[in-house]
Amino acid sequence: MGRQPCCDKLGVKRGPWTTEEDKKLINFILTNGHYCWRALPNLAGLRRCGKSCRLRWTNYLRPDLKRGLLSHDEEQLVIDLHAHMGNKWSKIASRLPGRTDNEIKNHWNTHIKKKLVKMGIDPVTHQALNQEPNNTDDNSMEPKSSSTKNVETNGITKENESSSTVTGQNSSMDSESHLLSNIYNDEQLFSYLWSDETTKAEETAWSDGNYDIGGTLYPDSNISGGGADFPIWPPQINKGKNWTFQDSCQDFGVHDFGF
DNA sequence: AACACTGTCAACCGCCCGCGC
DNA sequence: TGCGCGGGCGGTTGACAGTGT
Repeated sequence: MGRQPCCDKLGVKRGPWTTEEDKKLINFILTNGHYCWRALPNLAGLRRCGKSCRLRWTNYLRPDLKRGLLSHDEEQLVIDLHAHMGNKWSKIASRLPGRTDNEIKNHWNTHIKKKLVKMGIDPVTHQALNQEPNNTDDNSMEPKSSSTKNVETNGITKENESSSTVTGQNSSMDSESHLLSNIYNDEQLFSYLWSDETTKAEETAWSDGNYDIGGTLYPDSNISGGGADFPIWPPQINKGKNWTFQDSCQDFGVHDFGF
């Protein structure tokens, strides 16, 4: 009963990827793209299942990935989006260029969820928890009105410069208050997010057929956010573009693999 | 120094969905 | 229209790192 496994598990390697395997995968996709994940492992000489290859690529090897923790703004955006979408991680990820659904999901479960609970917010419903605030040290975390000063840029609520020096995993009350205030004041944000029209920011980013992520230009073909099908098929599509796989690799360390 | 506990995140699993036949 | 296949998604697991005792 049940569905057939996605691949013959016999002889299929599992567990952490080695540098050698990463090399092979990158090399293959660089040369051929990934028109068929199922066939890719054999063609690339990998003893992995296609799913595993896809996951490895989308969640770790893709050149357009941002590395490191989510920024403050990204975190806010995730919270806002989650309030409206629920656990639609891929959709949420599609709104955060360079972030994967897996990454966001992990961050939600390990950081944001706890933060919201601590603030007295149900991470599922995004409503204030019914229970009495049992924390005596931060009972100031009740949802504030829109007193928090936010600056909206391109429809996305951003914090004022005063907090721009926040570093690392901000556990400060200011940060949490800020998050909270944004949850309750995100109408403008969502008019932007749900707009079917291309925003000016996007227009700019996608102009000239390239997609600008962190100052790096990527071709617009097949980029679709978090679950982006980044590699190009056929590879020649890159002709004439000022982007190369190797260029992008340099931004996130794939050169470690020898590219 | 050694052990226990906790946190993080890469990777896997199984179901769902869309597409082609 | 129904079926099978492949890709995608969300939930979960487990290994490892970090921290506390």
